[in-house]
Amino acid sequence: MHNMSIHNRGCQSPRQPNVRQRMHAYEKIRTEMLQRISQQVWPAGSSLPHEEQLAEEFGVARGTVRRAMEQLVDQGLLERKRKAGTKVAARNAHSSTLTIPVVRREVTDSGAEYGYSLLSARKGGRPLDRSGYFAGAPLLHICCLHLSDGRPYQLEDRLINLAVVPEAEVQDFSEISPNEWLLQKVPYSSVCTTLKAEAADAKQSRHLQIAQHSPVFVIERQTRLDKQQVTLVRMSHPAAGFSIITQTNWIDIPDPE
Amino acid sequence: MHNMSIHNRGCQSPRQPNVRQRMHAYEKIRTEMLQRISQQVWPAGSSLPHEEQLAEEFGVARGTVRRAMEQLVDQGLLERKRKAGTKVAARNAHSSTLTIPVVRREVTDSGAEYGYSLLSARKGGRPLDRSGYFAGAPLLHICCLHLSDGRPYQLEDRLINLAVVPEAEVQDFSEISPNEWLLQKVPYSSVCTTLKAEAADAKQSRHLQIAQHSPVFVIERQTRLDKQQVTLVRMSHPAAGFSIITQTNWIDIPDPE
DNA sequence: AAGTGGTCTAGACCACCGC
DNA sequence: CGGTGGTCTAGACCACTTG
Repeated sequence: MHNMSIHNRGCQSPRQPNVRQRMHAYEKIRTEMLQRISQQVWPAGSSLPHEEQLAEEFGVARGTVRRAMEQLVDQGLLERKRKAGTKVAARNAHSSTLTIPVVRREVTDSGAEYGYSLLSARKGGRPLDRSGYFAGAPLLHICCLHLSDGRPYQLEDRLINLAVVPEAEVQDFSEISPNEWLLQKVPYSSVCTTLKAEAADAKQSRHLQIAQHSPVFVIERQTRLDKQQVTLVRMSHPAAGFSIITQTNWIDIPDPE
Repeated sequence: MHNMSIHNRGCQSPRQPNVRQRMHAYEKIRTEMLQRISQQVWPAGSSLPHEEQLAEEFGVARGTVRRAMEQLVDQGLLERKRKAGTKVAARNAHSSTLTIPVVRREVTDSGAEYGYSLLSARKGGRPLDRSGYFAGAPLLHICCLHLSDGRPYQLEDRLINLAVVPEAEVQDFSEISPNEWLLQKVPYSSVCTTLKAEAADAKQSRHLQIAQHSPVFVIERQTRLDKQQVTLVRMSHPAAGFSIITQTNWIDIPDPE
């Protein structure tokens, strides 16, 4: 019922066919409210009854109707203010949850065979194309390639802050990718992700085996712990055959009886 | 390169500088637990104390500690099972919330002046490059261009199902874009968004004023209401100067005193 | 079977903010 | 000021699932 990426991250309601799952009160209420919004019984901008009124209507405690409403607020469908009450929000954006899994999983989940190859690892790299990020910290610069069924899938170009992650210096990245190693080993408190399209430069075209200037899909990610940069990575995919898909279902699909 | 959509998650409290905001019990507890996870007091894979134990430790009711934990579960940092207890999740993905606002807002929020121009609107278009979607429903096919400070910003290529949205047939789209009109007028129950990079075709290069085959960032979106397709849209941006940014802050930044 | 998380209640009190 | 949503409690009962 929540937003999910297609790749993994199972929706928490795995439905058994022919099994009517018990629906909790707050789920029933949330679904009912969702329907009233969709069918414009409560049109955009209109006010809803108070919590107490709804609690009485649905025959539950106030806390239960609150729980249903909270989720709708999180989805951006309702707006609440203390004295003003609850209104149906005017939509001015599409929101969904983006999930970018470990590359290996991404590949294997698609049914392909995963391959990995370390291209280079050396100390003392400079921040890729920006400056000031790592404030003179000792850096490890790693380049590696992820393969799907033997074909280049993703080029990973990464800087690791050895002041924060000293273990990285002695870690052997010829078998495990820094992508996977870091995600599991190193904690972080803040992540900034950038998605963009670019024309392939020489390095990208060579390793991804595509024509120069052909489009690549780039995911850049900065990871911080407290106020220190942990790592900065650029992941480039050949545009052909790569996309990110997110799906959002506001309303649960009822089982065909 | 100013265009972007930003969204953060996990730190929904806008802080006033120099104003120590009252922190609720569940916020304090959530922050404390976040710190223990970040600092590996509770390392990945380890088990946490039971709810009752934590409630006692923090001096609150069980429901309050539950509320804090629920948010951490939503963020994918904790995993809970009934008899097994609560464990720190092994991270195998980066999640964040992606927000794609109405184009006009996206442009004006970046400080630029918004412009709009309708290119074509005609009945009876066919599904863009796929088939079977609209099942023979009457369609309206609209092309339009969004401008930022007079420069082409986004090409919008859209099909609208007139069986679901009959008002669209008589709506004048020369002043308001279908993007904006639909989002505010028409309810939907399910959205599927695809992000990808492509090489510009003739139409894209002409309207976006970029060289053919140069990279474009494409956002495709299918919107359904119940089981009917409402609209299918392809939004193409010149890759240079367009990106999508998401930021996730697990831990609130404490105010400098 | 027992222990854990999950739901729900009934009520108290608080804090914000529109009237 | 008063009404609304927001927080918190203490406790009951349920349902899952693992040891």
